[in-house]
Amino acid sequence: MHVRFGYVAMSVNVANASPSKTMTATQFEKLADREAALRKLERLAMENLHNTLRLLRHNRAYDIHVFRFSSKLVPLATHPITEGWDPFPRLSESFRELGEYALRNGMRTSFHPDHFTVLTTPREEVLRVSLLDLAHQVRMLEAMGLGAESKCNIHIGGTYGNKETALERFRSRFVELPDSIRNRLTLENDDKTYTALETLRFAEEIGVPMVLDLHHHQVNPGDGEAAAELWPRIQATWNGTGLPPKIHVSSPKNEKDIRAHADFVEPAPLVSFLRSIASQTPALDIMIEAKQKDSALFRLMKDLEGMDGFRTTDGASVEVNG
DNA sequence: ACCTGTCAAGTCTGG
DNA sequence: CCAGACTTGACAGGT
Repeated sequence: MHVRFGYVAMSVNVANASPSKTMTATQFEKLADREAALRKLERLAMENLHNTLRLLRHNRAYDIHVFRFSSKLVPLATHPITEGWDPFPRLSESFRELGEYALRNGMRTSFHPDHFTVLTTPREEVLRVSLLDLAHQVRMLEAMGLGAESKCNIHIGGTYGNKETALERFRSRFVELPDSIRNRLTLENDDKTYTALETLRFAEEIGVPMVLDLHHHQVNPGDGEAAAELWPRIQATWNGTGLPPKIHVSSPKNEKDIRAHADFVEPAPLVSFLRSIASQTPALDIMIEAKQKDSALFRLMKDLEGMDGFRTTDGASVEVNG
């Protein structure tokens, strides 16, 4: 099994390379000249895109082929305060350059809209802005020239006292989505509400790939099905996408705060999971969600080096014996 | 240079 | 019906 590792949005090793620089709505409002304020937002966005390109160059240098873009590349993009603003014309060259670099170097990229994006919500206004946000993220991927292999990964959402009616709302909204958005979605089990099994069943039903988060499964295991038991079905949700399945990996911050992410990744649980699925899984991509970002990735690679059945193939991937 | 409170956004719980 | 917790990087405004 060939396993590639990646990390989320920003590096702790590349200095001054934030991809999420922003301006508060209050500051935006204070500027008397709205056009000048919008130009300032565009300059911030351009910096974010430039810094993201620097991160991709860093990734290439360290053989990292899996990466999640910051969801805040364009500040205040869908905020009501910027209503009527279209940032894309002035950013098209920066977006294009970024996507071209990712494509040329065989990088798997994605977005993960924040937890404000909820398709189960009973509130019309929340749904409206959720769809707006999804559309914005898809438009960024399109501006980068990236195809449907670049996904937008979301959680199912809340329950509002009744999981079945919540899922019903998700279903009816899902089928109404434009193809351009629907084809990009993946579903991830969360740490409180929808377990891995529930997410899997729903992903199978509506026909989207599922991203398994091992840490979420650990803190929200449902009836305790082992991740490895669910794996064949989870893997099957990726059939026909042309992509290896993807999982998220992180470790609890401490015993008291088990949901929060630790600085680094504890290798043991991951190693045992990988060993148990290696024989049935040709390829896998792993997103590391740790506070120390790419440093956590580098440390994990060191930890895996020389482990029984593991062979490091480059700076950010390993071969695991089945 | 460094510190602290605040920030667009949702949901859930408890009062 | 409302306040607070959850969570997070970065701003804003202060020393």
